[in-house]
Amino acid sequence: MLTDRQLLILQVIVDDFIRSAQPVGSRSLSKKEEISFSPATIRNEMADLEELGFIEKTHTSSGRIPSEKGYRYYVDHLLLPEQLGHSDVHKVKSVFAERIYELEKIVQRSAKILSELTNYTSIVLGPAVKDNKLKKIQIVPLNKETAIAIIVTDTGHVENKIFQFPASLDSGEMEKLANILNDRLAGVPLVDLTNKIYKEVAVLLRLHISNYDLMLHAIADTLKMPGHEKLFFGGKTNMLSQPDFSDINKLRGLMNMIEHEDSLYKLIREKKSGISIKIGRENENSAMEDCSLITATYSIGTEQLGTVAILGPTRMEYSRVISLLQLISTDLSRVLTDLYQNK
Amino acid sequence: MLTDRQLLILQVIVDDFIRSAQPVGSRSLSKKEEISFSPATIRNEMADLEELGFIEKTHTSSGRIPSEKGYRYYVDHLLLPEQLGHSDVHKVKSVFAERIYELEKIVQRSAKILSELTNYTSIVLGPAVKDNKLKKIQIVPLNKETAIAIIVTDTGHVENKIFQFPASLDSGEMEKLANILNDRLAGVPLVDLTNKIYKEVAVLLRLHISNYDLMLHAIADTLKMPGHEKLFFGGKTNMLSQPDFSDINKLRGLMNMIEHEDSLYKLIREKKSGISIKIGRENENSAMEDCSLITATYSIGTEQLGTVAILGPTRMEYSRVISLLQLISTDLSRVLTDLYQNK
DNA sequence: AATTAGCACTCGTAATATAAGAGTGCTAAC
DNA sequence: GTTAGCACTCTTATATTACGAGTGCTAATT
Repeated sequence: MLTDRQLLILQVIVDDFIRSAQPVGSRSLSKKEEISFSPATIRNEMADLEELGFIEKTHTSSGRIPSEKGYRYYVDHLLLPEQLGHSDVHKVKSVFAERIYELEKIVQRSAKILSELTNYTSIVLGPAVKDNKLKKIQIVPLNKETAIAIIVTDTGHVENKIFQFPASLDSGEMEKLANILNDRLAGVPLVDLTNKIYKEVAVLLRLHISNYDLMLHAIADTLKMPGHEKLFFGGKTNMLSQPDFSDINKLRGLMNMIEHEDSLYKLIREKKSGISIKIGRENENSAMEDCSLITATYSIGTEQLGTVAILGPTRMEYSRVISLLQLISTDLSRVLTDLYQNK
Repeated sequence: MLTDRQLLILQVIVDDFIRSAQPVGSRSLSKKEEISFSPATIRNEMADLEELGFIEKTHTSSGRIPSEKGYRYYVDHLLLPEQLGHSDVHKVKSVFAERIYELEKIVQRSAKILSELTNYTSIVLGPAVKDNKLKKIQIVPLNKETAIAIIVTDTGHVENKIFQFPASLDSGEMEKLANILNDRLAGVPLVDLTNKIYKEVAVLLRLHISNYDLMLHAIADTLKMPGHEKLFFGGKTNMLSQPDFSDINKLRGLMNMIEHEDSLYKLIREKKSGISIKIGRENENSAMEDCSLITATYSIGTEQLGTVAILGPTRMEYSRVISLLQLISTDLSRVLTDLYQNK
């Protein structure tokens, strides 16, 4: 178990390193207000902390920097929640002050403001639409063999897809088709659509529509869900300004990972509600060895919807980022709940 | 005027530098197949070429690199069109082989393949939708004060916007409204919608709809055009691997510009049809001092639609990039024309 | 027993010198 | 007009040195 003094020293080392990005030496530590003992004492304590794995040296006679374990301990036990400044709070609130009704736009804006306030990269996993319920299907013929199918969900999300149909189908039939679909599918969660189409709609189509099987597949294919929710980014290039990434190769790895969204998506989806912090290799992604990822979830009512995340160097301002994420995720949830809950 | 020998030397210098990114010396030049005179002769010619501003030294005794003027001359007079390899052509064709009907998806794919084939950054300015003609407006009520307006154009482009309306409006009126709009606005280019609404639709609304002025503005606002067409990117981070951008500050400037799309948009929009090449400072953008931008336009039928562009270092493979852009822009035009021309 | 002063030692960084090599410009010979 | 030859320049790499920040250990102090 760590002594109080060791905790204090660990805390100050982490704080200082987060601020300066420079290894922290015993002499500079001893000059801090909160520290009242000599460099020699500090050196002894630091030697112990190093032995325990909380801090490391960059070379034999350098100052110390926090290890991953050190950050982990700091985050778990030493973090004091940062009181956000007025101007920060104000900026966040301003995102939600304006009356915007597009869910996507709100989310996009949140990502932007987060990256601006932190100088890190922000990632927002868009609202899960698979549980949205179908409000309406519209079919608009473009020409005699092509039509566009538009589906609207109860949260106002719109998707569309162009499909081909047999020229033999006349406009009357097309209308009938739309009616059947709306009749049978309204209120069904998007994720269940395919199933329902084959089970219930197929029979009806057979009765009323010529070329029934061709259409059936066209429809089912058209209403298939997109692979996964969209990711929104803010400050994609902010990492270029972090001294931790002055090495262009590290940078390349990181930026590549950010651009090829799949692995990020894996890291971010399906978080339990609340704040989650992954430090360095805890992310199990070699490009993120020197990064930490902090995520928070947002929801409409009690239904968890998506995730807000900040990607920064392991040397990130944990306290501030956590406060900001907390603020924005609750605000986001509140606004979205207000907008879409009671319909 | 340049002598044939000077032209030859200039050409070989540019070619070699494009390949190697290293200043080219007289000795290595003299070893090339196409060159049959001694290093000393070459040095004399190079001194002349330098005096004329076509090449420069990086320091007193270095080999030469092309100047902007050199690149310009190379591009204008010395470029031999590259015969694309089978595999390149095949890859491009494969983008269009699959039957895709979403315009955006085709464009997106084109951007991706371009960046993969060049290792530069590709930018595609999406199809201009402002001249698309309105096919259909749909209004789907979400709850008693919110509805979503969906417009479909003749090319299958879909836009939607959520708007609020007075709770006093009943569903019958809403339907009437949709009918009026479709009746009056079908076939109207999107860009003229606002105008038409105030001039022609307003009168009708007054007759049939309660709360007519509130609705009028809601509608007009909803149908307002988005600021500008979307930009699609491929290989945003490819510049990280270009040796020309080993300097992290240059890189930062460039990446920032790419991320804040406005200035790029300015550089790309409203190109005359055909290929355009801007070298270095010709782009009039400080972040692009060491970049060249090559653009090509694509169209549906005779109507110019958008732009395909490659952003690379000034030391870019002009010949190859031009061939690729030509290939992809004509293919793109052909496919889009096939899809949307004869409706 | 805990703390601290003192000191030798390590290592990184920056400055300086040196050598090698690539390339040039010029002159004189071909 | 072309080219061989050569002195010169400048970059790059490597080694040398000096310096300073920081350490670990020991012995003295509290």
